[in-house]
Amino acid sequence: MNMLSRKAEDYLEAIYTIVEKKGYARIKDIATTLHVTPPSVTEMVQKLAKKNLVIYEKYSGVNLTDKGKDVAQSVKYRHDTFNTFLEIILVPGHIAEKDACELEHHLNPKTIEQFSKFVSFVKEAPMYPEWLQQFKEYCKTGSHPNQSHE
Amino acid sequence: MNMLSRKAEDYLEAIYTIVEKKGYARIKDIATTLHVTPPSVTEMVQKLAKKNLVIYEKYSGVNLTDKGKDVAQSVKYRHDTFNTFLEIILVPGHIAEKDACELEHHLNPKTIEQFSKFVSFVKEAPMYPEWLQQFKEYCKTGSHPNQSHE
DNA sequence: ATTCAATTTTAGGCTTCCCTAACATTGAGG
DNA sequence: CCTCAATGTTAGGGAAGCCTAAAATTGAAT
Repeated sequence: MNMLSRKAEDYLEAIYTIVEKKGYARIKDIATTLHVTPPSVTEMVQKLAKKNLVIYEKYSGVNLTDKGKDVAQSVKYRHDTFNTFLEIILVPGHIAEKDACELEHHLNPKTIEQFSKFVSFVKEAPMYPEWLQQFKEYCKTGSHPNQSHE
Repeated sequence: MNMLSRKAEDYLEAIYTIVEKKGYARIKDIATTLHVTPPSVTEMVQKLAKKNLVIYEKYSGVNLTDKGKDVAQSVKYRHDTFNTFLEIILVPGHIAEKDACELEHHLNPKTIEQFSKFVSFVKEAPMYPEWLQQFKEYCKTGSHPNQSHE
């Protein structure tokens, strides 16, 4: 019932990603992914298990419940949205990846929706948007290129 | 020398804003602004004083040092950038204001720079960008308007 | 000058998340 | 089957940031 903490979401997302990739998640995998020590993972996983977000048995792997998977997927969706968005505004890939993690927490759903719409707007555009090309120019030169706009 | 925590930045920004408005900041003002209790403020202010970010004397007001003001201004700059940005992508004002607070922490300087450039790109455009009008349409209708783009 | 209400500080405690050190379990190779 | 290295867990503790309750200070009104 309680609001999930930002960190709890991070753990769920990490577990989801790891399970997708190799079929199961070990404590060590999670620790490596999140750059924390194994005891920290054990502790959080036990908390998540109490909330029915993961299935956990001592000394064996960790898996998401359906409920946990739902949360993880929605976190991941936000993450991907922000990652794509940051690349659209020309943030270098390795920075975008890290900062998407920062962006994916605690924003109002309406805000996330608008980011998401913006991303779709750009990606679904019938052709590569001219204004985006102009933005690139603007980033380089610091001023608007010749607006042969009409 | 240490990295300032996100919360420390919030306090500095709040103090800055309050001092701008009424010339001095009382513990109670800060508490009200940040929705915490006075003891929490006292505690943080004492920490900030140790780091030479604020000038603090018991039972009297709080003020920023030059160093503290520098930090506060840069936090505020980021805040304003994000606030404007969110309004550009059509997040309602009251939500934008809150979420700008979320966005202003721990993003890579390069990311912030790109947000900032994007905001400038839009605001300095010689006329109201057509694509932005199209984005509005897209938000309403869910599909790209007639691309009479040429 | 005194009192009293508002403000501030101190004391003590809680939660979250992290750590290290020590102990327990597992499972693969011999 | 046994051993030992890898992995996982428990125990104990720490930093940050918040809280409530109680004590201290301030200053305005009498």
